[in-house]
Amino acid sequence: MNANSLIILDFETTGLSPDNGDRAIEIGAVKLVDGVITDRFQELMNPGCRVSYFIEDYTGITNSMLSKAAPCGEVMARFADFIQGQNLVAHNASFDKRFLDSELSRISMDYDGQFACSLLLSRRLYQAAPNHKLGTLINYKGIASNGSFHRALYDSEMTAKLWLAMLNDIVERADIDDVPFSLVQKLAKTTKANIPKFLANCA
DNA sequence: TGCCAGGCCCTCTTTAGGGCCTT
Repeated sequence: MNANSLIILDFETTGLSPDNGDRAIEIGAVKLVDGVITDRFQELMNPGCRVSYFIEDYTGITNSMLSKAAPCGEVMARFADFIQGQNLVAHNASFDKRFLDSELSRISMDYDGQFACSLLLSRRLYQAAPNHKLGTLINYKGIASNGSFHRALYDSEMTAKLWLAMLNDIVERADIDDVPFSLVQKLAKTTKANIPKFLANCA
């Protein structure tokens, strides 16, 4: 596993639950190496069924666009290669992990990285934020945005910028030089009340 | 036809319920 790099990913899907038959329709991801975006991945994928008007409206991804896209299996096979050997980050990672697991299991492929969740981390670091939606947190941290949320690559890029802002805040609050992935995972499991103590003991 | 998620987290909790997040 590469300790200096990770992948921030985001799925657009036909709905909320692969267990209910929902499928991925777009995957977007960026690769962060030492805090810099060095690579990107973005592809629409054809789920083999029509998406609802709600999803067309929510994402801007239309049935017409998906009819010209490669099948999910082809795209996900390329994406599996892209994330090989990398740890993974997503905003509300439990959601994206379910779709990643579901789509890769359909093509008998797997991945070897571990997930961290920017939502869980932000709930601990930014307890004064109005809420912890991705768009709100981007505004809260003063990160530049053109508001094009709900597309996979854009959301993954915004999540990457939020992630870097959070790592920077951890560095400052804990008075440490860098933030190992394992430390982020521990922080996300620490109760909110114990965060100050946890950060004070990092140095 | 009618139904439709899951994990985290808080609290008026733990023999439970409901809001927050993701599409």
